[in-house]
Amino acid sequence: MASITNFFDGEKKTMEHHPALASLNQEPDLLKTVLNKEGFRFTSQRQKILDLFQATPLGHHLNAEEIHQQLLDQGEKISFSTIYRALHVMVRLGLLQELELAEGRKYYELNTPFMEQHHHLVCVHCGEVLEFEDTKMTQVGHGESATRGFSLLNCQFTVYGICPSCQSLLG
Amino acid sequence: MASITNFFDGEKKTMEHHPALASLNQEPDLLKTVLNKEGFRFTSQRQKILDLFQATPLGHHLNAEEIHQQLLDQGEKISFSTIYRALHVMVRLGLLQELELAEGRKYYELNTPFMEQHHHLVCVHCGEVLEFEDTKMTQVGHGESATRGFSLLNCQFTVYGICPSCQSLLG
DNA sequence: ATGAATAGCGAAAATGATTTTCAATAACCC
DNA sequence: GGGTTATTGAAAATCATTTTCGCTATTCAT
Ligand SMILES: [Mn+2]
Ligand SMILES: [Mn+2]
Ligand SMILES: [Zn+2]
Ligand SMILES: [Zn+2]
Repeated sequence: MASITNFFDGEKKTMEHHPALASLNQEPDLLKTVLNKEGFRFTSQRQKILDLFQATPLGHHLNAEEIHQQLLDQGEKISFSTIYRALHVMVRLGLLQELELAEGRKYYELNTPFMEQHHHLVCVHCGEVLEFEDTKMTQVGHGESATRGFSLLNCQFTVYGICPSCQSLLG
Repeated sequence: MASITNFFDGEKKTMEHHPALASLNQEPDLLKTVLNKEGFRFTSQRQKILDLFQATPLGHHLNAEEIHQQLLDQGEKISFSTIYRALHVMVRLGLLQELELAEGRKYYELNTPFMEQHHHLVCVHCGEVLEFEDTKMTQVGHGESATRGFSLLNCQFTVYGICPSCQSLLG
């Protein structure tokens, strides 16, 4: 079965804080280390995609299309197949989070430490996305999965509504 | 922009308890009333789809494919375009909830009164879905959308993990 | 370093859920 | 009943994502 959170269920990183994340900025070839540890190879394409996420403002979420376009804009040509493959690998390694915000496409952002997990408020009209934190969410997620004996991978709380400016537009 | 929760943002029912839901079973042609009130027409196809949801055990979620198959099984031929159109209309009327449980397809279930809103725990390996209730979720959803001036349509809390039996299978 | 083994790349084709098109039909309203 | 038009089914179109395949680049042992 395909999955929202990974493509190789058996060995997915759990919802812990990935030790790589803290130092991804400092260590220049940490990506190589993380990849090789799991048998993946380091490539310039993967580095460029990760760099792009690190250059993306907090609270912004990227999809494959945007990644492709932004890399084009900075003169890097890369194929969609490579982008999709890199995204899967980086989700699998716990470097990225995959999000189902709305409409038929997936969005990605740098993964954040477990206790700083955040959630999303989406305007279904204009697509604006606001982030918020609430530890009650993660507590409930932990509690429920523990109760049922599930090993927790990820919780997503998504609130859909209409933002103030769209409300006035729509009367 | 397309939307998880509806296809015609401006007039979507809000997250209140839809008055139709309580009595959908009793009133035989309540569906007609609800449809006509919004300018839609009553059709036997829409009735059959709603009937199917009412005959579906609680906690089970249907996608377009399953709806098509189940209707075929009971001798009803219906096209996918009609199924998709009916699902959109019924979400729009607040009769159904649209869910993003996992993998690239949408699931539907009868909409439930606001305060009985439930959430989902999904095994990413076998696809099993468990439901749970927690009023903290809806409170946080209300609170966040109020704070930001959003009009709330819907909240979904989805917890992804691996169920006990898949854990033992996977070692 | 060098070379063998193979993971990863790009381009193009394939997939698969959903949407759209369009002519025929059936609901609605007078 | 009859005109208007929303809805239907079948087929074609969309569109994000995945797969295929021949070629290249990374890894790792020599
Ligand atoms: Mn985010
Ligand atoms: Mn449910
Ligand atoms: Zn908006
Ligand atoms: Zn399972």
